Amino acid sequence: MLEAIESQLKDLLKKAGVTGEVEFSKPPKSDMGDVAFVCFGLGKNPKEEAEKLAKVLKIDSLELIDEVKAFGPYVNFFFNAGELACLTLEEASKKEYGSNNSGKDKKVLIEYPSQNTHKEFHIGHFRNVCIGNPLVQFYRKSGYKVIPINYVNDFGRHVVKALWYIQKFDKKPKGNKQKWLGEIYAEASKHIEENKEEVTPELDELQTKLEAREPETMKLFEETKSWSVGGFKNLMDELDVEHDSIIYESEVKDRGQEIVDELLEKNIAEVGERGAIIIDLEKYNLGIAVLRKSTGGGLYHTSDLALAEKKFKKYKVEESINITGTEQNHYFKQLFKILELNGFKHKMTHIGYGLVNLPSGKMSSRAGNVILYEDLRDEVFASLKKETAERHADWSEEKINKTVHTLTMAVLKFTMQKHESNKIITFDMEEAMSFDGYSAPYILYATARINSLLRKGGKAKKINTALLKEAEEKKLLMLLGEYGEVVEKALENYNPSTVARYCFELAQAFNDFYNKHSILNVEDKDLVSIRLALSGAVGQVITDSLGLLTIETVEEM
RNA sequence: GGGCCUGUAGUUCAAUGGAUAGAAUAGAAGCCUUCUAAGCUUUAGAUCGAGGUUCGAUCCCUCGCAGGCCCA
Repeated sequence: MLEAIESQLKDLLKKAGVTGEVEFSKPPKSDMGDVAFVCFGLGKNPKEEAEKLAKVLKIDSLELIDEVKAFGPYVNFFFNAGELACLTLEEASKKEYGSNNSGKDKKVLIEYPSQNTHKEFHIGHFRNVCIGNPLVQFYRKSGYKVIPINYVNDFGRHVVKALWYIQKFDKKPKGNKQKWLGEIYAEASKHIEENKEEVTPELDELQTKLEAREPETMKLFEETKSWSVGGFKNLMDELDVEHDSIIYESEVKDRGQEIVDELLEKNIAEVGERGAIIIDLEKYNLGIAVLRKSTGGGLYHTSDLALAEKKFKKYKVEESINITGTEQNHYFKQLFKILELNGFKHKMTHIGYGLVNLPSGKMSSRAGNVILYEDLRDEVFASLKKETAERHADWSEEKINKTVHTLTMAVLKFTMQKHESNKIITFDMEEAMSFDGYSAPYILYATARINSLLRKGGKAKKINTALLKEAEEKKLLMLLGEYGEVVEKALENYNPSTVARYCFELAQAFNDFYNKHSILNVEDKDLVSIRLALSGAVGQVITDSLGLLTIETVEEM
């Protein structure tokens, strides 16, 4: 609800003697009113209180409220559509509509998707980006300065596996080298898993060479790493991720080892049974964290300790957020506890999102059923292109490709964003390819219709909001008024699906309006104007909210 | 064994203690000489189980059951 409206209602209630916290809700059906005041806090019998209150409220002086009615323990307000439009439309047409200032002068860092070099970029990584992108936008919309960074692990066992396999079987890259390398990694994993005993010594040997920075190994390492890095750069551009910088694991590893030494000196860490450096976190119900292998080698924690330090030193942010799969929830609880024990005072937040499973089960390189982002993209593109070409025989190849590209990105992102982020999703190719219902094309179709109307109807001239009277128009106005709260809620819960749902609801309400009432073909030209203005505002808010999901709209489809 | 997450129409998901539990999809029946039918209307269909707290529980607590993830 818009602030201007809320303050009017609060004022009204205050004059009627309602004190304390005021709670509003949305009536279940629009014929029951537009906003409900909840009377449970008022007295012993909320039903009676509601009836009493409904009689006492002085609405005559208020343009906004046509009627007040008690429904059980609620007092419901019926708004005047014209006045509602007057308050809403101008506001909603502003560019900064929906934004707030809660993050003024604050700076946060968001780390995602933090993939590994030498590995594939599959639809799980893609989900990470689809959650990280909106988060960056939510913070910005709330006035924060945001620094997106990427932390890339370029120096672990996974690298050894890929390099060993390339050397052993003399593999040569073809096509997209980043993608090829990922596929090679998957093959290598599978092969190594199946021949574990024979190949482990060879892998260990190569790891030693790599860690000792033996020239020939380093040459292959650098070359292959550059393929990943280059490919990832292109992917991040394609997905609208604007990393301020990339930190590589190899850059922070040594400092991590120093921190482990400090922890030992301070007696926070100890030497475990088999010579590894550990921290016993049983007291905090977090088990035991291993900071260094008995061989002296580092582990994830080793580097992450240094990464945390670097983030705050280098970027001077108030909070650091990182996004990974929920399977790492425990790991990050441990990490944050260790940092706390070491006197680290900065705010760290970990956001876990659920796995992307397939109808056949978990994705696994070993089982060879991983869906790569690029493959999915190409498949969706082809399917949408066929559909679009059939609908628009008169379009040029260029126009088709441009439109289909936007549609493809919208479909892919929305598929990942429509569900709550901490839930495991089952990715169903058929469902992703069906462009009906709760999907990006549904929403983009509504905006394409609006664009078409605006093209034909031209700019609205005379605005007479009093002409808006229909229930469908009111519904749209009410929804437009919710945008700011939707943005706040989405940020509060780190949940892009809140915004995704809102876009859909708005599109749904517009389609309903569009089907029941004519916008351009009515006698009264002033009514045409005001309906165009309403449509324009809806289009603008849908476009802006989709923008938060880094989804673009199309002019026509 | 311990910790965390999840359980809602046939299916995929909403609903942060409040009204008659909402959508989408699949099913059934309709709507294009009218602003884009990737659309709209109608219809049928659900809270894992047992207790507890509360005026009121899908939501909070306890104990089960089922699935997932993580840690020894």
